[in-house]
Amino acid sequence: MRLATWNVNSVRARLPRLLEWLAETKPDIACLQETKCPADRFPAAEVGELGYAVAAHGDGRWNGVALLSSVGIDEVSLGFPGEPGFGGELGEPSLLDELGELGPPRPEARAIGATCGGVRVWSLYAPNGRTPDSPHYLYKLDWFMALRTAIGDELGQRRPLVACGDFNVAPTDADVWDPAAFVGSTHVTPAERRALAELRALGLHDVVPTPMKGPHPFTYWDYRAGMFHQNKGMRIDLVYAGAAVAGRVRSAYVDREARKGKGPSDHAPIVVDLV
DNA sequence: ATGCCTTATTTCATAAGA
Repeated sequence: MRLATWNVNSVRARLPRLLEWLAETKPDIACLQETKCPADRFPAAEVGELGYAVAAHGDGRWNGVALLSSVGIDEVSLGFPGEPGFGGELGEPSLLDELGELGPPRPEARAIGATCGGVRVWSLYAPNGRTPDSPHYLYKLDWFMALRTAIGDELGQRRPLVACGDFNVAPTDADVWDPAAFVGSTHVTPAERRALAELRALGLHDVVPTPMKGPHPFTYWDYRAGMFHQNKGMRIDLVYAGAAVAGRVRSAYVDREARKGKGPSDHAPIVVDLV
């Protein structure tokens, strides 16, 4: 079984590239992030022609996650139990607060789970955090804490599970092109790395993909200043597999070919082959 | 070579990304 994860940076803008890539790579399950469209605008018919069932979760202009599967897609969860939203007591007043309709902030579309081919699969898009002194950073850490609880509950049910996506954290200094360039930035702080470590402590294994070029399995390169062409990237897209799935991993690679050419996403897909 | 930012939207400007 072939599993993939890809931050597509708008599924509608990326549709030609996505369809081409699906037809060529033929993953059985694909986790997509940053679809940037509501579920009812997801190009389900186009993807469906390639044999995929779709589960999509979107909330408009930003965020958005989806799962494509040719091996079944059941028990779909839009978000996870206890998932926080941005706003309220953690940060700036939410829009609803400004309207005088106080209440807990609504979660953003950052997580979708489903059972596909006997595996509980999550497509995740962690909050960016912006800067370490931003309320968005506290929200990011809070989101990871809630994710740990939700994933822990599912692992406790002894389900084969894999959590894939854009975690917006580089696990180690080797996972950024120049650690000195990230001093004072999000994505590399001890607290963010601790959040990943706490996920791994649940029994999740970091399935590190093979880079197709160079020593680092980067998955993201900024669009600006020729960063991709200088291989100045980051490894922030991750595949965290429970023991049952990790034991089935035959190989994994970063498909940097998908980052080339006309109209690419700024992220490359990770492709994992399971026995 | 792979090529110097891109996306959606309240669009001729802005916010966000990381």
